[in-house]
Amino acid sequence: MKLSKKSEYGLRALLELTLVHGKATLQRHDIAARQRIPVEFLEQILLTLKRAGLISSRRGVNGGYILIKQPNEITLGQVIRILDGPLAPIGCVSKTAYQKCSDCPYANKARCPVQQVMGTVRDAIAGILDHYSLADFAADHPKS
Amino acid sequence: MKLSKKSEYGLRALLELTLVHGKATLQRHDIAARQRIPVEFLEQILLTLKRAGLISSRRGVNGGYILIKQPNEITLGQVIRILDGPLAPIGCVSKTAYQKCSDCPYANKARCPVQQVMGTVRDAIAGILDHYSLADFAADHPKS
DNA sequence: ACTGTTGTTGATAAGATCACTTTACTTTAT
DNA sequence: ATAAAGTAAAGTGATCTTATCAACAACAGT
Repeated sequence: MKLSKKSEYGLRALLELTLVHGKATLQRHDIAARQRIPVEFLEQILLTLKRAGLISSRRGVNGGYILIKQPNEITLGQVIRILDGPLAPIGCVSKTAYQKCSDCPYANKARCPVQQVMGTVRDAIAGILDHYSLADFAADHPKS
Repeated sequence: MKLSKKSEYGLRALLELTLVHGKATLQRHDIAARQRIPVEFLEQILLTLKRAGLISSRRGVNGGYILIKQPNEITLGQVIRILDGPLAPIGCVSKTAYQKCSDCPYANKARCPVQQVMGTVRDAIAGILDHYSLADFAADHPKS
């Protein structure tokens, strides 16, 4: 039930971008320094987030990264799904990326006890992470 | 946020043992066949559960495995912690196996926004899995 | 005591994932 | 033109997952 470093770093990076949203751009090494993330790994993460349409970048002198959505439009759930895949503990209870468990001895979905519990766990996790936006996230942040 | 196969198989195996609890013992190949688990992997899992004191085994002809606790005394949370480690998404919010994040830029725990959200996620997951016992689990099972 | 069944242990290994690192290329402002 | 900055792909070592295999130990029933 672990969150990967990738997602954690991604969330921290987006937090920094949210804090300067509308005011400035941030370069990768700024983000890396403020959140103590290895720069090269961060690059990979930012690239993924860019492909997903959450941020955009500008090259050259005075370049950097910016959010291209409003902070209250991006939920932590979305970010984690982009970086880590589905929130569900097992594939057969994922709503965004369902896949049936080939080896499950219960032909009918409703009959599998594991699936039932994990379904409620999924709903609990998604209920929190899909209703928590970057804006909420930044609001929890101590003022520098 | 994934549950490992190990935990999933472990839960399925314990489910079978719960279904025959007080009535019979089950041999490893019985459990493996009923839940379609590779026998050798299952053995490893059963051994871990045995060391943790949830089950015991008997050798020789007519041997097998049995639960040595009452099904309502074993929660799914306990089982997953034994097989997969802490339920918390990140180490710094685990209550059973806390470890501080060395690289976190926020010296004070209360100030880290990631930690705050993940703390609520942990509580939600634990709230479900620590209040759901093998007995509840078996009650959801379709009668053969 | 023997025999067959079962449990225990340890070694091994393919494959995936994680957390980066390296290298090379492209774009932009001046 | 050039230096600063971002883009992109490939590679790497460590660890984890998911097993598989073989050898050995223990036990029950005859």
